[in-house]
Amino acid sequence: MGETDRIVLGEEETYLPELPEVESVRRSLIANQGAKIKAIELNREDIVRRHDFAIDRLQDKNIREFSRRGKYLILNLGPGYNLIIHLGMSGRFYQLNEDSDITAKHVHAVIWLDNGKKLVYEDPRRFGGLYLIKNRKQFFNRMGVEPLTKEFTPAYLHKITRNRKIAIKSFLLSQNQVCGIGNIYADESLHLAGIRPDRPAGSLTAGEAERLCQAIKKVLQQSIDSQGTTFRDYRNGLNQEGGNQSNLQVYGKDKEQCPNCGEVICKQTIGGRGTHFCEKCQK
DNA sequence: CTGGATTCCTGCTTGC
DNA sequence: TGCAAGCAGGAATCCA
Repeated sequence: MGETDRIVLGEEETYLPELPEVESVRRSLIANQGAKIKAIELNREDIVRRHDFAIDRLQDKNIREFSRRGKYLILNLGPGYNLIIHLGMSGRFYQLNEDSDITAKHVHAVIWLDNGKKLVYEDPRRFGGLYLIKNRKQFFNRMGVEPLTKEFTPAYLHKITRNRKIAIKSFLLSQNQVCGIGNIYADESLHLAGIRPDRPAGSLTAGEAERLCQAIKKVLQQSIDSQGTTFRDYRNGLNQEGGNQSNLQVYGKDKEQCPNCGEVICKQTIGGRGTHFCEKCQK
């Protein structure tokens, strides 16, 4: 990436893999379905956050399917064997030709396949990790509804927010009600819906819940269609940048004008997270 | 159960 | 110029 790429991207350049980014990684690696794991190189034992079985058991397993739940990427390796990957703040998961040199500094694991590729996991900040999971359903049993499914409806969102005092933004980030939304798409969804991020979740009317539900779906789908948001570091599994940064309305745009009304976008800390919104068109 | 605070970690930014 | 300090941020964990 050249310097010109950096200049247009703004000051707050961070890689925040959320649902659209993980989905884009998943889609970009689909061609590796059916490949067999020849070997696994683990450079840090503690990057495996949970062992339901020894990592050696993955050898000779076929990757039956790449799937996703929330922000987690799932490699289904047959009954009782799942390699689940979370990218945390700064994680990347991508394929290389098996003979390509790896120059990255924080490569914690490499999965060698029998199709001439290897899958590389790196994560400088190590907020992410690998999970060796026997029972997928159990692993995800506390995770909220997938926002892009028909289960996530305006009525459902309205129902689960009743009597909740937590800020609606924090509610969206919590993962156990609705999953896959992180800081970027929480801010973008609330802006599109015209709702202040610090409103108590329980204060949303049925109409506001409907707007928010539809905004979440639109913002996430739009990003998937653009292959995710690349501020600086994000790449999909084929080392390609996403294009959704050009669709952002408020995230990372404090002190700039709201594209909707021209008011200056403000930034406040809500629930311990940097939050961008427009005080004029979000009520 | 709920909501708030704390913790983990590195790299970038800021300030002197 | 150089170095120390500050800070961001997902989610598990702890506490009241």
